[in-house]
Amino acid sequence: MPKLDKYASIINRISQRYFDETLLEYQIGCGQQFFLLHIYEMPGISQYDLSIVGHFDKSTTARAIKKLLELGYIKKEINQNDQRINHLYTTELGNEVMQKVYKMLEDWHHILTKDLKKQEQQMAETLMNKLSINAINYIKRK
Amino acid sequence: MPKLDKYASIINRISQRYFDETLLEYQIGCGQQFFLLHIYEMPGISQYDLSIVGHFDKSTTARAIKKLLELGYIKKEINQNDQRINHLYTTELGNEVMQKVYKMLEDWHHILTKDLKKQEQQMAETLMNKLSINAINYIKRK
DNA sequence: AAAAACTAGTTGCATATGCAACTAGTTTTT
DNA sequence: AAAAACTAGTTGCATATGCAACTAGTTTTT
Repeated sequence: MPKLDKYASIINRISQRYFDETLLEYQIGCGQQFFLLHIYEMPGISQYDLSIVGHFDKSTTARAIKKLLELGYIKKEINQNDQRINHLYTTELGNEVMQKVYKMLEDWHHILTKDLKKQEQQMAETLMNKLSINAINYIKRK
Repeated sequence: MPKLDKYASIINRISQRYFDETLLEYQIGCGQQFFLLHIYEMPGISQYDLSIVGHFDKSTTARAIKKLLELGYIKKEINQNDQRINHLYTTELGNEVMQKVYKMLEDWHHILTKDLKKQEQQMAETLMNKLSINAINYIKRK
């Protein structure tokens, strides 16, 4: 019996634990990591677009952003032409934390792909991307 | 940049939503599905062993079992030689629900692997299994 | 045999997450 | 221009999950 979803569950849950543990000293949890990273890489992105990019509910995004703001890792600027939109940017402090986040993601990738050949890693990446897209398309179509 | 954990997160979250939606009429959520399945396939299994098999914290298992008991889908028998252990079994009602669970898992697998060749599905299965094992070994080693 | 160590399960607490309903802007219809 | 529709973000509520501390049995040490 296929167990793709089961594996996704295990990989996801254990990844979250690793992230939580590693980020503990910065007071952020696994839930904020994705958002900080994307704000860093796409300065000025809105909460709405973050939700789209990460396939998160906008309430999930809202709460992660709130926490990152409180910790002073990001700042927001309200769009002057459309006051509904927040543009988000990392602060200096946030940029520093991001370096640790990059290292964490790299380390975790090594742990996860231990004993896999380069080509297998690439294949895992490609296949899991396809599975994600299928899942996303299914949900969207509803 | 590799995104294996990101894909696992997406696949997992969307799978959960699919399971929640499909199982709504049986009043169980995505969190109980795994446990009902394994009790069905391994009659008499204990909560502790379920936790091990699924890599869940035993408190997570405890809560899922509690709900399945309340719904009358499983029953428990205390081990006569060791009163700490619950042996779990599905009820008739639980067996009926399991047929729906099997169908759901099959349907979801088809959705997830849409447009993938048999061989690619097999490869995804193998690679994700390896990633899971690496994650599990890492956590264990601590 | 009593004490110490261990084991299966429970409970309190915290975080991550999604859905539904809502608010305050903005854009499109009429 | 007013009403209707839409959009970005917020909030209340619910579930899934893990950790730490605990309880009640069981096994191992001394």
